[in-house]
Amino acid sequence: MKLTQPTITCPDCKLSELCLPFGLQKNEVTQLVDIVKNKRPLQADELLYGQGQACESLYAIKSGSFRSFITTLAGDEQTIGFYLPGELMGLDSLQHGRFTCSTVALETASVCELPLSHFNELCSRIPRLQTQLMRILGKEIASDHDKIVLLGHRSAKEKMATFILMLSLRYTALGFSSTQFNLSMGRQDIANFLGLTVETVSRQLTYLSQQGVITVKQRGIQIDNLDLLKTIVNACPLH
Amino acid sequence: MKLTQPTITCPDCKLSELCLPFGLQKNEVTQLVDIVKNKRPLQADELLYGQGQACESLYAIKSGSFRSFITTLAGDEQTIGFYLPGELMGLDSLQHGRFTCSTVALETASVCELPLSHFNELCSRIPRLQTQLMRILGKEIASDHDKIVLLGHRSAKEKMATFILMLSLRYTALGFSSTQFNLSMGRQDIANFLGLTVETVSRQLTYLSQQGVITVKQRGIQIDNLDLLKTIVNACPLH
DNA sequence: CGTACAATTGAGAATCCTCAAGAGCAGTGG
DNA sequence: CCACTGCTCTTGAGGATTCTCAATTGTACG
Repeated sequence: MKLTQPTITCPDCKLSELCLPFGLQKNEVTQLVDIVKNKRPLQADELLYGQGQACESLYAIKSGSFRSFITTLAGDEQTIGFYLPGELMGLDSLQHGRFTCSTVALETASVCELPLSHFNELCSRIPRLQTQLMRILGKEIASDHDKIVLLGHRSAKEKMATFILMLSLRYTALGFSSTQFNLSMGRQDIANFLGLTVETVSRQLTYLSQQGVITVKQRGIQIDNLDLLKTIVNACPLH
Repeated sequence: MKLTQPTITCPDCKLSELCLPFGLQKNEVTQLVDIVKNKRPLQADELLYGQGQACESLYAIKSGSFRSFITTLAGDEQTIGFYLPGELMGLDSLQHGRFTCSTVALETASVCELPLSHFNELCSRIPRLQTQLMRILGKEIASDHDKIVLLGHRSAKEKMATFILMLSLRYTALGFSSTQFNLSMGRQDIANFLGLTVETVSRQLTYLSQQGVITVKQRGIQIDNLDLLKTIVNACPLH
């Protein structure tokens, strides 16, 4: 059953403090709202945009979550990252105007579409928006660096613990519980992202459960001993 | 012996097509030159900026090369990447105004310093400069994604081959030979970057030599069979 | 020429992967 | 209501790659 809900725009959106409108004045937000196109919601596994496509718009997440990945010449996929509400997707295309990765919805999700033609024009007219975009770009780069640290020379145990801790921190920033959340991605996606196999991910989750660090029920994760989790991570930068 | 050389500025710089001045008009380049501070050259192992420092400036490389790395809580380093002439360093600081990584010179090097206060002001006055900065930011993000692909679930052989191929492509873009170049970083730096140990890096180089793919003489690399190298890589996106 | 450091090479050990089978859960249809 | 199918996730055993430890060679620099 699907209800037709009133469309939420930036001034009413709880995510606006984490998203593009942050730091803007009221009339500036209004101008931003004017260029936002509201796409129909996406279903699980639905493609938002594909690697190689010309980029017409950037996308901000209103609800749900996404996975972005690169398909290599050999045909296999490498997951680049997961996106949560309030985050901006498509920034990798700013170089050449083409998406360098594909992005799919992990669950039912909705996004705000920002047509680049209008958005660029607006940025040049509103310095505060330009500044905020810069901050977001800097965050994207810093976050990619964290991923490089995560993937470089860490044990499966460290990777798994870091993955859970990072998600916990991101959910906390969104106002959700920091100790209990549901994974929107499957084990295979986690494994691919961390450069491991599904079996190893599963074993590490079991291991963390046995240590009393977390409780795992399918995709539900509960953190029982945050200090111990942080001790296992330890080697992570997490700015 | 050190000669005092005339300072090269953007209009005379061979790198300008790869750097910030790309796409700017003559008078705009002049304005950019006006805000560039020429730092004294750095020596090998000299720190350009440190993780956590407040970012006052961005830096473009005139000559030489750099290594940037993150120091984790546990105290160990993870190399994030290597920078070559024409590239812009410090972009990760745009989020909070603090560098999230440290950057050191790998050899004698010189940089153009761009004080952020002046640079931001100039960007808002010159739309073409703003656009070019965006392109560079997009490139940085896309390149970080390539690094994530490189580190995720690839064999030591693939990592090593990809590393050499990527460097070759970057040197080619700079106008240098694509088949013969000198590594400015040591084996330890390569190993740390690729998430391997020095021994494994050494063994993979030996292996690639035995296959007739490359010739290694200390830090000198010569590519003897580019097709075979690409076959070994294969799984790399390399946009 | 000798010292210090970087790089290579070898042997054994540990982690993670591969292959294989089984368990848990959701959806379908009789 | 329950078996049946398909999927994801878990668990086990053996094997391969990479790491660790150790020794040797090679190169740069005083």
